[in-house]
Amino acid sequence: MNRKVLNEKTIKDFQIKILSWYKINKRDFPWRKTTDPYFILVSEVMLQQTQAKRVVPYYEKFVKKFPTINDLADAKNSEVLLVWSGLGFNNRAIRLKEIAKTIQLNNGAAFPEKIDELLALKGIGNYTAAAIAAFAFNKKTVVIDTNIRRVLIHELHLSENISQKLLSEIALSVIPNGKSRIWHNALMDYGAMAATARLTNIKSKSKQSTFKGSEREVRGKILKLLLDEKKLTKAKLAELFLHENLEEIIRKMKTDGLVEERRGLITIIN
DNA sequence: ATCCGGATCC
DNA sequence: GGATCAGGAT
Repeated sequence: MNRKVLNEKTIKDFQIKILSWYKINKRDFPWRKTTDPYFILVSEVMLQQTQAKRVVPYYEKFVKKFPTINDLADAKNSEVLLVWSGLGFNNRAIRLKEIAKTIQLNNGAAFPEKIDELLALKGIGNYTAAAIAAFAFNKKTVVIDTNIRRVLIHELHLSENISQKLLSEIALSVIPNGKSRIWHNALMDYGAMAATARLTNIKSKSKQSTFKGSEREVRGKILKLLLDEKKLTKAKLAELFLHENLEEIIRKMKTDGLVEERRGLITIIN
């Protein structure tokens, strides 16, 4: 059933190439100085679709303000959004807080270790669940982000159209025993610094529509304004933003749990 | 298949 | 200016 795709020598050479490169070139990030699953969770959610370098100051502010999962669970949404402000994809912040609340409620703040339990939390998908398993618990799990996918395709000469299933089998077959944590950090650094998207010409899987002039941009501005002003009437927003779809934009922000409306007053949910 | 921020790199 | 960025939910 599972035919072996790579021979032993190919695997060994690949491991040595990546790990020796990493020894010399590795990046130093604050979330690599800990194996506490709560801190790993915070970093991984922040890192979703966001350059690692840019996450660093946000991560440090965040864990200083919310040092434990209970601190985050008990925080107000507006406090969390304020620390998050500028990082983008703001519903990640709300989801992260909800995850903290769920863990606090269900497990008495005992952090779930099984992939299935992690996947059940809204805001944690395949990548983030695997990343927590690898970086917090050093589990031999298939971790594939945009960097690792590109490195595997480039270094092992795979097709860009390779199926998720086959890529996962290959990714699993090359993890050195007992070194899941360091291995996946090494692959990511190699992808981010050596086998970059530009150099390899391998296209990214996730694409985004133009941000400038988008409704997403308006959303961001509205939220930032609310963080300053605390509350605004819908009429005032209409006056400030003059957007034909303002109603729809606000509706989505409500659906995402960012804001609520009472008697024509828009506020951040607390 | 689309939507969700905003900065950073060329 | 455009592509990319440690993705996820619907």
